[in-house]
Amino acid sequence: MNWSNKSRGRRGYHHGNLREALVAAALALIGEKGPAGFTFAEAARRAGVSPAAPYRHFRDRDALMADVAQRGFAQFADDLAAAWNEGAPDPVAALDRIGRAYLAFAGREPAYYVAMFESQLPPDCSPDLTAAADRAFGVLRQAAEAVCALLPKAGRPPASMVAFHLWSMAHGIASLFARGDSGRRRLPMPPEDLLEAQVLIYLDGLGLGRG
Amino acid sequence: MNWSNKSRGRRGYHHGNLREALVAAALALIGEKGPAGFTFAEAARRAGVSPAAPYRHFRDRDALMADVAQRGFAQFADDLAAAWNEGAPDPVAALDRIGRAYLAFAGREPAYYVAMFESQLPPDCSPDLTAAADRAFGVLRQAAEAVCALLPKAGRPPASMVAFHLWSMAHGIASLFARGDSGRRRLPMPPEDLLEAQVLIYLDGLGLGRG
DNA sequence: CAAATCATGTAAAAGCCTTTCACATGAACT
DNA sequence: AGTTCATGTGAAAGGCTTTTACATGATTTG
Repeated sequence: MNWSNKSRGRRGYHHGNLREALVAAALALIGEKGPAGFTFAEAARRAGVSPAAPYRHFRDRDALMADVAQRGFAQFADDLAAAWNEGAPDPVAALDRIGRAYLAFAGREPAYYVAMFESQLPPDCSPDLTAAADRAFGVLRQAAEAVCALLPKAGRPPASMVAFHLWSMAHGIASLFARGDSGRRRLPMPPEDLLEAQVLIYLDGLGLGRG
Repeated sequence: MNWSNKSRGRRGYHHGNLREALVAAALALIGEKGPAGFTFAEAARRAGVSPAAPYRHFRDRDALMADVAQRGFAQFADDLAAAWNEGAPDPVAALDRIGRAYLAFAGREPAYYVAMFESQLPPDCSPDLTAAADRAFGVLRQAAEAVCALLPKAGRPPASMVAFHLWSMAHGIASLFARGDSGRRRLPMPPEDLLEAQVLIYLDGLGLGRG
């Protein structure tokens, strides 16, 4: 194939890369005006095509939103996996990095975060979306397992439960306080510190003494 | 004043109670189709008035949404305060009730919950909304203070931080797992149990032995 | 290379939503 | 009874979504 026309933007009747351009426009619009402020028509306008063109690439507006959410989860999973870094040098330190990466993502990519968690898409919207979300959660689950493995086998809590706890703590803080857009509510401390303290207290409660 | 015409519904040209009818319709629509599925026009239709009528009671669609959110926070605050019940018989038991009340509200009133936390309204949208939200948070803060008071004064964590932690745990689970509408993601246990376990571990970490 | 085919974009149109404006209707007050 | 004010109506402008028939160009094929 000859991609020369695709790499240099529009060359004539055909856009050349409309799908990507629409995703980028959607992301920008969601970031600027929230998920409700994103419209198919304006994404098309920004890409320089007619309002009907997007329908060649996405079934409808929600399908584009789902695609954005899926890409968000994919990048999110990458970020979390990089932060985890195989749990080195130790699971607790790596978990702390995951928490920071979680909030950093929500702060840096509010558009993705909103599309992923607050766009009111049906949870089983597309298999790809589900897979991407599962991969992201898988990192938390992995971290939970490593942390649980530090505990004495007797009375060790189920790793899946710990994973859900970690997820809800991070998501709770991200959703309430750390969304980059407007930041929901004011906090007397950085959200990263709030989450770190919370996780440390929680780990203490699990039986992992501090340090 | 004579309210006979207001108590018995529409009597002619004037609706008699349009404001309340619009709020009720908005709540029903949000519950049925999510916050994006609610339209001013359909709320008017359900109330039996023209599409322009709502503008006599709300500046625009967002103003109605904010009103719904405010009522939601008011009822939410009442629920939480009732669950707290002055911290009787002891703060930990009362805190557990708050957690259940929190999730019960999110499950029972997904429309309110979504309007309150996911409708993308500017946080300082209206002073009444802010006041209602502050009152709800106040209950958590009160509970956090009572719990902290059980700890030895040395090394006692700031009650405000504990309050934020409690809020983020409850909101995280409610947002991810306990929203009545579609329930976001599946969970291998009831969200109430997940939250209770999380809070108990956290309190343990604070230094409050179980029981 | 020329013709057929396929993917991708356009124009136009129907239908719905939001919001505004001038006007109608009734209720409350004087 | 007459005025005034709050509340609802109808119509209209403008935007978004989605569909349909048609246009254009790239790709494939003989």
